[in-house]
Amino acid sequence: MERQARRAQVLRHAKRLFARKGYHRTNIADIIAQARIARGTFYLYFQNKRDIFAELLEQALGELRSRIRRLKIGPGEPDPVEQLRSNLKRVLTFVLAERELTDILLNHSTGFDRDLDARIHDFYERVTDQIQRSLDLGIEMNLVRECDTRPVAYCILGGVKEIVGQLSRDQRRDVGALAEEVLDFGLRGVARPELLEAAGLGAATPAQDQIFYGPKID
Amino acid sequence: MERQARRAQVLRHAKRLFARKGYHRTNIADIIAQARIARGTFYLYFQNKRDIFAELLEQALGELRSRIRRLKIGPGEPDPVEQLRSNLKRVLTFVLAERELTDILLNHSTGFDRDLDARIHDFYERVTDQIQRSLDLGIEMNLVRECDTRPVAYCILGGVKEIVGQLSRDQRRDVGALAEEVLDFGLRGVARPELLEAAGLGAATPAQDQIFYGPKID
Amino acid sequence: MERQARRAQVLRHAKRLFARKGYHRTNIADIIAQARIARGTFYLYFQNKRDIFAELLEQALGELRSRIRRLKIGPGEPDPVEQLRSNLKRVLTFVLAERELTDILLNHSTGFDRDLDARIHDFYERVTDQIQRSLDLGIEMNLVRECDTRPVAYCILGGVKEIVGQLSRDQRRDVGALAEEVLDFGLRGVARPELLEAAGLGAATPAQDQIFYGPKID
Amino acid sequence: MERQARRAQVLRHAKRLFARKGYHRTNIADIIAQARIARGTFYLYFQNKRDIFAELLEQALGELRSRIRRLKIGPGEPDPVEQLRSNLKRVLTFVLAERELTDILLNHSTGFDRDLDARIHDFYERVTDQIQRSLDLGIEMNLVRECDTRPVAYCILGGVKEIVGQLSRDQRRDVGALAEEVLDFGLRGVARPELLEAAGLGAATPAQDQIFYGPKID
DNA sequence: GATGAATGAGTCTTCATTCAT
DNA sequence: GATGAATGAAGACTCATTCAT
Repeated sequence: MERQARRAQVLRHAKRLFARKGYHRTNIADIIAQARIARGTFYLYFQNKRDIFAELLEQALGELRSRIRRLKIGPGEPDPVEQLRSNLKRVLTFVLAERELTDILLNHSTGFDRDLDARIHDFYERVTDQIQRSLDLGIEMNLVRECDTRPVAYCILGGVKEIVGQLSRDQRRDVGALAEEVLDFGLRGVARPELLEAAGLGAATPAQDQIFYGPKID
Repeated sequence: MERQARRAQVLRHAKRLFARKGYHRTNIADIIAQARIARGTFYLYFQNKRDIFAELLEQALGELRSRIRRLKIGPGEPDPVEQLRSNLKRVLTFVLAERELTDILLNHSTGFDRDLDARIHDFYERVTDQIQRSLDLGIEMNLVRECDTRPVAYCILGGVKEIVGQLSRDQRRDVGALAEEVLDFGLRGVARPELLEAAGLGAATPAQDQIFYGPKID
Repeated sequence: MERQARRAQVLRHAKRLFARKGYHRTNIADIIAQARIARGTFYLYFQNKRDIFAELLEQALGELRSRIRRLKIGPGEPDPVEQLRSNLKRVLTFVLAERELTDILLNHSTGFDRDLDARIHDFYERVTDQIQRSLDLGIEMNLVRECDTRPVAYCILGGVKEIVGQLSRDQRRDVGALAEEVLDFGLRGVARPELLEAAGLGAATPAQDQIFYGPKID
Repeated sequence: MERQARRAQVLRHAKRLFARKGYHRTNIADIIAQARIARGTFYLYFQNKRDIFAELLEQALGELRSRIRRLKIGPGEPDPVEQLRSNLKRVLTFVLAERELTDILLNHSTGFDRDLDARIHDFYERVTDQIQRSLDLGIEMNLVRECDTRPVAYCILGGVKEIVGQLSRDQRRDVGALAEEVLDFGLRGVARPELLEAAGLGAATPAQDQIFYGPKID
């Protein structure tokens, strides 16, 4: 078999196993049994167990990076919200196409080793940076309300991550509808706008009587 | 009570180690060295390594459960938003008080084994259920805009989780301010309300020309 | 069993196996089978296979070092040749007492790794230095004939090493007689002195007609 | 002849690697990488790894055998000491020409397997036999002093081996001078002859007052 | 002849758990 | 209750050798 094909074959099986059982409960023995290759063959294509895992993780991160495009503002560029929608859809579509990579990234890549932890952390920091910069620009352009953009960026990131996790568990969800819901939430929040308005729009503290809604975390 | 003190001592050291290095990179040897007990002594207090980890995890979940209170609506009850704020603050205060438990729950409890995974999944599902029920009620009471409440609930959950993770990394953040920012975001989103209004409030698809900001996830 | 006793037990068996089969053909499995201990027990006492080997080697070197004493010249000190004889006898006695350590040092410690090679090389260099210094002093005191003392020191070292190797193979040899023979050879060479004398004592090149014996290396 | 050239090429590279790193740390992978041949090709020319090593060892032994010539005594034959000198010089010249083979024989051929060990042991036994027979003859002819010729033969062998090892490490030494020094040492020992004489030539135990010199092995 | 992908036996090492004292 | 020596299953990785192309 050609080198690349064999490599891909092993990666495919390893991906499934890592997604299903995580790193530590997946043995080389498991992988080579699934891939129907000999023990030594594995080490012909990958330095060690960590390596193949890191490669899968990098696949996930790389694919996500390519699907999250920087917003472009200018004449001839699509509506920014449309661009957001496209980013979201591309990410959610990835989840459907690569559920296993998503699982690996979301559920099995944590507290692993310095290097891998840093890679993932960096990825998320970068995404957060992009979100924050967008918010800052939006504020400058009078489109986004004044706020502390860093924590808000984290909220947005977290929301998308959670949605991604859910979609990965229940793949029957409609990507378009999900994206719309997330966008709406991010833009408008959950409160009925007329209530907020009634309560005074500029209020930094919207804790007025009629507005008692929001996350009922109990 | 001597027994309980000894147990607590071991738990304390195990907590620190698990938080720092995760489950797999923490050895029984590490724990007993830190706790200055003999190997056999460890097994007098805990069935096995998984058990002590599960106990710490349960500590985290239990503490969080107790800090997330069901919203109460009625005369004499505090403002619901105030209740949300309190919930959030209690959770964030827990992160400051028990950074290590937070780390264990957030970064080291994933893809572990069927049972533990289920326990964590259940916890989050329950929290999500509470959020969703609150949203549903809010819609009923005309306080929350119409939306698909399940994904929105996940967004809210995710946002809080991410904020919790960040706070655990950078503990100098002010809990009150953070809570406020999260509340605001959840209630109002990021868009300047007058723009949304101008764009037509009822529009399910707010992708009008003027509204082009939002999370610039690129 | 007490720590030291158990350690000694493992060392004893490992010593026998290393001496018999060398490092590479000796497995941990062999050692623990001989010592009748579990696999893990081995690693309770030794870091790894190399370690236990290094320790045995160090035992050999240390023992030899302590048996090779610096010559002391002065009133009240024993005759220097007697001191030489004692050194030799102590070394040869060590070979009889610790045939296995001798085998390890002589036959199985070569080309191992940087560190171990260096340790052995250093040992021999130090011994050579001692021999050479003695020769230099002897020349100064008009007791040793003029010669290039470095190569001569190597010849002496090599001779002793070879004798040691032989004694280790055939332990029935009498240590006293062997020591005497080696001493005689080192002091007088093999030529009959009157022939050398006849041939001219000072001749640096003793290649005269009558002197045609010596190492018949063919 | 193409075949022979290829074989020689592989042998050359293997020789360098074995000399540098020894048998066990040299992989087939190393050899074929150096020789720029495929893995399978190696096994077209050599049965296995041990074989190529054995062949190199045999090269060394064979070359040495041919360079160590039996002393010939008789009219028309060169001075026996001259013959010894020639033998020595041929051996030392071999060390310079084939440092790597020398290293393999001296440092990496020990404790290998039954067969190879035996081959090397036989070689040295034969050399020792030759030396011993020469000594015996010398005694018969009243040229060599009475002694136990076996251990003396070993001393001589050992001395030469050590010199060979040193020359292999430091190749700048002058072969002629080295040979002379070794010859002198073997013939005359280190003691000043007049002291030995004064002490009584025939004394088996030369440990008299004035003769207190010799190898100061401390 | 040449190639190099594939093989799998062999080895070291780790570490949670047990149990006699 | 406390100890810590002993256990052995489990798992990662290496590397000489084979064989289909």
